[in-house]
Amino acid sequence: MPELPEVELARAVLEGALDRTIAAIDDTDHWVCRPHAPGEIAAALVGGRLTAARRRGKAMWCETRVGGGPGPDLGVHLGMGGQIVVDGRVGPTGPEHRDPGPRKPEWDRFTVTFADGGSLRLFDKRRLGRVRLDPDVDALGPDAETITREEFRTRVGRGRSAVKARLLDQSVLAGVGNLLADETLWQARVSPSAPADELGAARLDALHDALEAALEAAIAHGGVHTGEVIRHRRPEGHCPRCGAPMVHGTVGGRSTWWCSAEQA
DNA sequence: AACAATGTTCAGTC
DNA sequence: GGACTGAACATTGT
Repeated sequence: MPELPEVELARAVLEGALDRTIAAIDDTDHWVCRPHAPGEIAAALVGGRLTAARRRGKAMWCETRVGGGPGPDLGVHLGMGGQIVVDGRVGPTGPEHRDPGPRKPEWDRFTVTFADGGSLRLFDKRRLGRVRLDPDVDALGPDAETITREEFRTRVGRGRSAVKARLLDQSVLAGVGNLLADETLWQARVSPSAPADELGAARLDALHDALEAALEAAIAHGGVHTGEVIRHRRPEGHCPRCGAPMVHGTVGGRSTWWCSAEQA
C-alpha cells in the first residue's frame, strides 16, 4: 500500500497521537529500529510528546518536545506494507482496510504507549518498515505533490535511463512508487521504457499533470490501488480506455504493466 | 515449493 | 566520481 497517498493518509492518522505524554516505548525490534540499540529510542523520548506530523515523499516523521526543549525527530517509514495505528484506528490504506484479516500481535513492530492509555503502533507484516531517530530526509528530491512543472521537467527529463526508473528514483522526486508510476505513465500515454532525456517538454508536462491528477484521486479515494488502470494490471488485462491488451515486463527493476497500443 | 510483492539500500559495473 | 543495474533485505501470500 504505501506510496505517497497512503503515507499522507497515515500522516493524518498520526496527528491523533500529538500532544500526549509518552509513557513507554517498545523499540525492541532491532531490524525495524536499526541502527538503534533496543531501548535507545525509548530513552530519548519517554516523558516527552510528539508535537507535529510531517511528510516528504514516503518518509514521515514527528517533531518532539522532551524535558521542556526540542527533542529528536521520530522518523517512520512504512516500507512495503506498513500501517500506522493510533488508538486501534488505521487510515484508509488500501484493500486491507476493507478486509483487515488477521492482525497478529507480533506484527506490531514498534509501539508508543501514552500516559492516557492510548497507543501509536507501526503494524507491518513484512517487517520492511523502519523507525529511527532524526532520519535524514535531505537526500530526497522535492515532494511529488508540490513539485512545479519546471522542476519536474528538468529533474525527470534527465539521463538516458527509462522514464519509469526516473519516476521511481526518490532523489529525483519523492513519493512515487511502482503502482503510481504505472498509473501516471498510462494516464499520460507514455511508454515506461522511453529514455527520460528523449521525452521532450510536452510529454514531460503531460506526465506532470497526470501525476498531480493521480495523486489527488488516490488521496481522495483512499490509496493508489484505486487508480483507473491498476485493476487491469494483471494477466489477460485490457486497457480501460482503448481495449488493447495490457502487457507486462520489467522496467527499472520493477514489475511493470502498460497498454500495448497507447504506450508503445 | 518456487516465485512475486505497493520499498530501500548496497555492491558492483560502466 | 557520477550514472545506472541487479541482488539482497524479512516476511507473507499465492
